[in-house]
Amino acid sequence: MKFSVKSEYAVTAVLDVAGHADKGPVHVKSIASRQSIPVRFLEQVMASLKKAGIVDSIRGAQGGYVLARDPKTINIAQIIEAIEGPITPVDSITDSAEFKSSHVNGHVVRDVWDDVKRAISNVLNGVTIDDLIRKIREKEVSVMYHI
Amino acid sequence: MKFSVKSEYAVTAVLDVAGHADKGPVHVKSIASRQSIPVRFLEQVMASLKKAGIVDSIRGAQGGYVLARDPKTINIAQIIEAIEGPITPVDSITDSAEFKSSHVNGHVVRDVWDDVKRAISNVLNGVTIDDLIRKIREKEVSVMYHI
DNA sequence: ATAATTCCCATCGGAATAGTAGGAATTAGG
DNA sequence: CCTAATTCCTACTATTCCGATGGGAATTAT
Repeated sequence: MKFSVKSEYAVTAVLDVAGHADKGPVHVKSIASRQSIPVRFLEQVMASLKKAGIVDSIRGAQGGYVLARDPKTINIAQIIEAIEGPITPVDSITDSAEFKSSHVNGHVVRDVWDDVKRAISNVLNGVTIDDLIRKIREKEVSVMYHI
Repeated sequence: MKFSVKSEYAVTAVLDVAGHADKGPVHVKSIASRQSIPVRFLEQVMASLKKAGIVDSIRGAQGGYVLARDPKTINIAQIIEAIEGPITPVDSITDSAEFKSSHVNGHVVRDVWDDVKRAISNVLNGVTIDDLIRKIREKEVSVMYHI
């Protein structure tokens, strides 16, 4: 029951891009070094994010990545689904046709998975990139005062 | 983001054992055939369930498995954790010590995973084997009327 | 003794994960 | 127009996990 690290990289990367939006397109290399992610691997992550319409790319020298949309409209569920595909708690054996029709208890089990799925989706859909950026800024400020 | 089918087998098996509690110990073979689970594979599942104290085994001829506790005290979270270990949405890179201390945004990301974990746990802890058995009985009755 | 069962350990093929690699395409800046 | 910086595309690889199978030992009712 895990998301892959790719998902974590993806969220982190989007956050990084969002956090540096002012200074023009952000290149993979700088994201990678700031967030300690293997460059070539991050490239692939960014490609997925682009395909999903979460970031836009600018090619060539001085190119890089930019958020494709308002951070308020990008939530974590979208990012994770861009990387891992649809969120389904199990590849249920109970999805097979015969099974569905016959086994009563297969059905109640699947209902549980559905509840889990809904719970996860609720959390992930409820958190936007904008939310996280704000939280980060708050923390940064409190760290500054701390120093 | 998936539970393994092993988890599904496990829940189904426990349900099966619970549903046949009256007729003495239930053997793996009969669970397997009723629920269409590979016998040898189910053996392993049952072993994990036993180790977790969810079922008890009776060895030898006419042996089999029995619930170790009241179905009201067995919830789905326990079963899944018996099979997959603790529920953690990601093996977070942000768990490494240096990362924790430095990266502010690693922290907010981990907070999201924590929320997800809590949401999943809430659902899974809230459903007992007894709950599911009742639901199954209800459905069976309504099916009977239907015929 | 025998047959039925759980138990233990090893193995296996295939898929997914995490990452590496090479080089083509694009573009800003000189 | 050349060059350096960048994304893009495609393939490869090593390791781990998943679902499953197999052999045979230990236990026990009959």
